[in-house]
Amino acid sequence: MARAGLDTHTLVLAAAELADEYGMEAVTLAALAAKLGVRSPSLYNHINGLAGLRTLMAVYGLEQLYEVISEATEGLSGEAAVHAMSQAYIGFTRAHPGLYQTTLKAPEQGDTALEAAGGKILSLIIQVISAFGLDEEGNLHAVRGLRSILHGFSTLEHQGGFGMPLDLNVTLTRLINTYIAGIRCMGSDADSLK
Amino acid sequence: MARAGLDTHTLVLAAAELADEYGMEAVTLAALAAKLGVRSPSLYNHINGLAGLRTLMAVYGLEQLYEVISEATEGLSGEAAVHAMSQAYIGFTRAHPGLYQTTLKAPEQGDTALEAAGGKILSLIIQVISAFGLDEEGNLHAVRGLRSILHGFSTLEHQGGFGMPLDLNVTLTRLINTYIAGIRCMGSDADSLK
DNA sequence: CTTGCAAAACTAATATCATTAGTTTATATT
DNA sequence: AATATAAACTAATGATATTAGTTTTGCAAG
Repeated sequence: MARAGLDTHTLVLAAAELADEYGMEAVTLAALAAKLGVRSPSLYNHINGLAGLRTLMAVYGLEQLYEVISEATEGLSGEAAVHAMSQAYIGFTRAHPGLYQTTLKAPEQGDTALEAAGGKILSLIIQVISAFGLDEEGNLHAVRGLRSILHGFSTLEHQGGFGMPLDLNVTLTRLINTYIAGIRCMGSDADSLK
Repeated sequence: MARAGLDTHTLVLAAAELADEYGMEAVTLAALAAKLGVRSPSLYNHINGLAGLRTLMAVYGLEQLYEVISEATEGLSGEAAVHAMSQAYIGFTRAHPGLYQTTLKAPEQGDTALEAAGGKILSLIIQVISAFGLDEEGNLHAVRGLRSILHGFSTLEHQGGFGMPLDLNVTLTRLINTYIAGIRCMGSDADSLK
């Protein structure tokens, strides 16, 4: 029984590969153990069961997502930053559909690592959005809007929800353009129901 | 062994209740059988296993969603219709989070019932969006955009992804207003990257 | 009213999971 | 070199879905 030399991070990386290649439903401890050449119970030396693994994957996914979008927006601001961030975000969800899915896990009460990873992304989006000159509350609403757009687009794209034969990149670019134009045109009376 | 008198629709309804009350991960054949007072294998007389049940739930969910949004938009058009549809859509996801989740299942090749149910919703949204005077392709992109917004918002709302203490209904109204304003302001040059 | 049949329920069995308990052994530390 | 810690293991349990085969119900045809 030669030691396999596993550690937590190795497990998370291997699980992320499984998730991206075969989908999250294929991420079982049995499959992960097989991939790593050990027996399932051995994994418990490094992770807190399947639930713990999923949380670690979520944190890892958020960190990776942050890396990608922060690098993409470096040195940019305004519209260019929003577009760059959006492209990077969707690029990530395309490259890592399984890992991205884990990041949507609702954080348990007091899960500081997960909250921190999510918070960094939130701060970055706020910073990008704040270039449009809304008030503080307006910024927060606009950030929620952008996140909704990006998450919604990626989900529908990934599960083939867009049946129509129409270029998806064009849809994304138009969607972001439209949203930015809306922010610009509405100014501060965004609440009014017309 | 008195006959329970089950049928497919009863199973789907009961499964939807489980999904909405306890989440989709709680929808197991074991739990469903217990709720209905039979043994798990008995369910196979009415459904094609768990996978078949999920497909039926997806179709049922899409039909319910269509009912809700088509009723909400009846007699309305333009902005009012978009807002009414959005409110109805989000109202449905709030009232039936579990059932809504099943509707996101990627349709298998040749799953005509699921495709039909999705198609009706798509047609309705296209009809509402077409009031804004875009060309045919523009309409389709705009529909994708609205669906992204609504799905993204509902997902993030449901799993608590909006950490900030800010009224969610305000966010939704502003988001829709912003999107509509964007469509109005951009007109047909939505593709341009600046 | 009886007979028979199809369908709906059942029991029993299998395979796959996750998880826990307890054991062995490799590696690092003293 | 001795020991302790931790990483791997085996064995066992309980939940799940699913299949095969059996019983029985309820209806329908004679």
